[in-house]
Amino acid sequence: MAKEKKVEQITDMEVDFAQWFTDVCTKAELVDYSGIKGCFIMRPYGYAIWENIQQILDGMFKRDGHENVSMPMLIPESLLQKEKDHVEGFAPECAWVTVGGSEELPERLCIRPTSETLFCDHWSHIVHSWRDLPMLYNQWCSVLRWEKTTRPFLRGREFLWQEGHTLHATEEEARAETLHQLEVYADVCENYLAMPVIKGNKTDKEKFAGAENTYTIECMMHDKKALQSGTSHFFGDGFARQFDITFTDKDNKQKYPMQTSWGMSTRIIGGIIMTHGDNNGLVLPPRIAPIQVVVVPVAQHKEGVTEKAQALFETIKAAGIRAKIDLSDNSLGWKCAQYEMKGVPVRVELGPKDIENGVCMAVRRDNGEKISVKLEEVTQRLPEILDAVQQGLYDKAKRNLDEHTYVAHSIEEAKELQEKNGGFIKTMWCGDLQCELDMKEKAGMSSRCIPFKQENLGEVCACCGKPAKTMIYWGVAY
RNA sequence: CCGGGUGUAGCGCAGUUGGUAGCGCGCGUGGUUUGGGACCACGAUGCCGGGGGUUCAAGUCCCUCCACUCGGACCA
Repeated sequence: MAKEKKVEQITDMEVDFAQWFTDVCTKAELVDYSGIKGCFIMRPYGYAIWENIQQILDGMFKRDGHENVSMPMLIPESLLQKEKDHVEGFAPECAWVTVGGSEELPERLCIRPTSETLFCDHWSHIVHSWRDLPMLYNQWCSVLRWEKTTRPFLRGREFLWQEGHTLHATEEEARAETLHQLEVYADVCENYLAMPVIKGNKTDKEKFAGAENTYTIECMMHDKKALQSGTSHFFGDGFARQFDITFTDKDNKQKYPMQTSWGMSTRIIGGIIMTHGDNNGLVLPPRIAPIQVVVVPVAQHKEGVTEKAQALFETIKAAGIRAKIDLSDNSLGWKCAQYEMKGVPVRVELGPKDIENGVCMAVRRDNGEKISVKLEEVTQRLPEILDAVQQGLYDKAKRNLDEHTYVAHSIEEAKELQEKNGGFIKTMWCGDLQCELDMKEKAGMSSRCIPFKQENLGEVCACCGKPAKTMIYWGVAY
């Protein structure tokens, strides 16, 4: 039967990827627009995804000894200006509060675009001794950056995130923390969000404002563009010096502590959508899906169907699976389409024939496979099927990443590969800013990262021909 | 910020040389249905994005904001 889609139609991703993305965001009821540009409403279904990610990350942070705190939303201008590189990086996108009630403020207040300066100011008051270190803080909050172009999840003016901020007695410890948090992000991406990552260093050009080193995990989206999915920064003692944070070390000497910060935002939800989604809508990895299994009764008006479906739902729920049952009087077809749109990993159908045979039908969202499951085995089989979906999504994304990563030995070759295939281009690089600018200018790509996992692709820089220092990934970024 | 497109009912849209608002879907009620986006009947729904102007008269023409969207540039 020809599937005539009448309602909630979404644009095919091959036709217009950007429009497909926007359609999925709104039709799957993840977000709605507010009246303010770049300020999005996260609807319950979208927010539930964030809550699941939040819970996973928060557990890991706490496991590793971090504590949650809450900083003010407003930053006095004088505080923001203490670190030169930092203020230069963020000034263009700051929003300011200048009036309180009817009074003009003596000093304008920045609505936080990030909170390094607030943490530093606080620490300068409370850190005195090596015994006070390390400070392992994190906060869950929203920040504001006055972006020019905005899109749901990918680029909002206000967005939710977590920002971890830590202070250490030694550089070694701070560097270890920075790298460890990057591993935490990679772990969450790969093992919970089914998104394979490339871990590495940002170049000086792409570094966070005020950082000595910035580490990143880069993911590849369905359209072969790159999404920076989490970052971790090592600051050295730069901020500490500007904010006069000192401690007396074991050797009775005054020292500046070493600092890190790291963040992951709701942008990652955009990444999930663009990594796993298809032309029927959202596809969610089971581990973060608000609804893992939806039970839809078939011919529910028939004697006993609703009761049996309800009992099945209770059984599934009792097994610890996030489940939902749809007893509305919408048609079966409508329900199927609806939960596919919303990316529910597994749909369980139960109709009169199934009841007769003592089975139900489990349908995988990722590949459409229909699996007949004996009713007495659902609590054992459904978790297996959910795991299979999780793995299937990861494998598919990994294949996309691997199959669209290329090697080039010149800018021309890199440009050709990018134009023809998209994706990541690996080259050797001399480390000069000018070569980075040339690649951007001539091939339209920015450096994504200098991967930890290095390969020797040759002896010379693909851009200038001078001796190469490292292998680097290039790509078109979100 | 620059360039293109758009804004009329919850959603998708029509609305002629200016003449006072329409269609489909959805929504509500009742009924018939149900193994992939069902059907019948009745019903409700409009600051025509905001403000200003031209005109006897503006959804329609002009100015100006705002928002959405697609490209650039910039940034997570």
